[in-house]
Amino acid sequence: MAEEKKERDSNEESVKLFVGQVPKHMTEAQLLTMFKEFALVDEVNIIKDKTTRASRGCCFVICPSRQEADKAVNACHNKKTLPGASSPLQVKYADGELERLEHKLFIGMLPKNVSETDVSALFSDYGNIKDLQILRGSQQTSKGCAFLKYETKEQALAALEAINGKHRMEGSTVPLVVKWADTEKERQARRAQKALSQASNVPNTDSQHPSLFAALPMGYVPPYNGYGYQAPGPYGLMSYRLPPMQNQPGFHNMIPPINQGNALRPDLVPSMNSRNYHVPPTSYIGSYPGLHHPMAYHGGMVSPRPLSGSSGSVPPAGVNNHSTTSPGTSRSPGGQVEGPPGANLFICHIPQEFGDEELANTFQQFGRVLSAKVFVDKTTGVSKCFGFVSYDSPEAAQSAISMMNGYQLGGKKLKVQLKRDKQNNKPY
DNA sequence: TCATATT
Repeated sequence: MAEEKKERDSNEESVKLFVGQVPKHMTEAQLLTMFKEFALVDEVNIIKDKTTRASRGCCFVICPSRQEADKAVNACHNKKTLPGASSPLQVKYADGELERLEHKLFIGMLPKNVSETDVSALFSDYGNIKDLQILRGSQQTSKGCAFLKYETKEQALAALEAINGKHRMEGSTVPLVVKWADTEKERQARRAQKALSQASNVPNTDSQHPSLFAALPMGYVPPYNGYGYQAPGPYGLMSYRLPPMQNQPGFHNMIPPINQGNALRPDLVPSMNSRNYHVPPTSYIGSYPGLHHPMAYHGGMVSPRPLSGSSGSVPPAGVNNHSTTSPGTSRSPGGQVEGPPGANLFICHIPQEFGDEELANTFQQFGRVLSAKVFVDKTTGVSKCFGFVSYDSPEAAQSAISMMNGYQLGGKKLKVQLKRDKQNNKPY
């Protein structure tokens, strides 16, 4: 740990890049060699699955300076496709990296009538101010806080240490608060926390005025650790103390159920106050002991013609059952498991409220589901209404296509087809 | 409407 700190301190200039679309079979040495053609690179770290240690198809690249990092980005981002990848390399500053390089400070407890000039006068003692912004409301009224950037981290640190909690501005009864501005991640965490506490009607301090909030009793801020992640500080405890349910898979499905009078049963959508959420998982194997050929289900379990005429409203068995995907028999914990050729399905027009679990439940009746993934918007968490289901056999996939393609689920008809092959393999 | 992933 002391070593980690030493390394970080001596490498303040270095910049970490995140690289996506890295073929899983490539080694760190190979990647290092490749990136060195374009920029100075100190290190490549492949990002691996925590449990399987397999590459997750992306890596970090450490460059000695911002200049070198930019060279790598400009030469590679969207510019080259590695053999085996389906789309070009994605090369960007890693999360928090830009913010780390900005040395941005938050200043709280400013008097309401303070001007930019007043703030500059005080803070310019510690370095050149590159950017200063006093937060104002609709009528130009100050919100009592500001953001400020210096040219170097040392200047920012000097100002922070000299002023935070120690300097009282004219017209104010309390000292200024100076801390490192929240990173994007911290803001996200706080937004999420706010949404959650509002949903459960618990009053929370987040709704208070920003400057009051920052100035709450335990105003001390731990030294910046150089990585953009702060140890749980003043509001850290609150941010991470989520009700247990919200840490469970299916959390992202806690969008308010939209009732559109469709065929979906509300109890298929996990919800915090639904007892049905706790129904014990029924595993595929447990339900059908001894049956290993997916086709075997067709006779007994599934109506042969789900799409025909008026009887089309009766869903195939399993769509409405409560079983959830059993941990023992289903997707591996981390990512997408790809089945053998011909066993992977692409599905679109999935009902908005379906998550991975509902998708798996709907398709598990045709065979062993290795993975089921509904794609969601990265930032809003809203379903994009398409996804993938992988089986362990092409036969299962075929039977799912014949039974489910065109099947009316919610407002639209499902489209179920074999997943496209990845074919575009260009050398670099 | 075809696996976007942050040790």
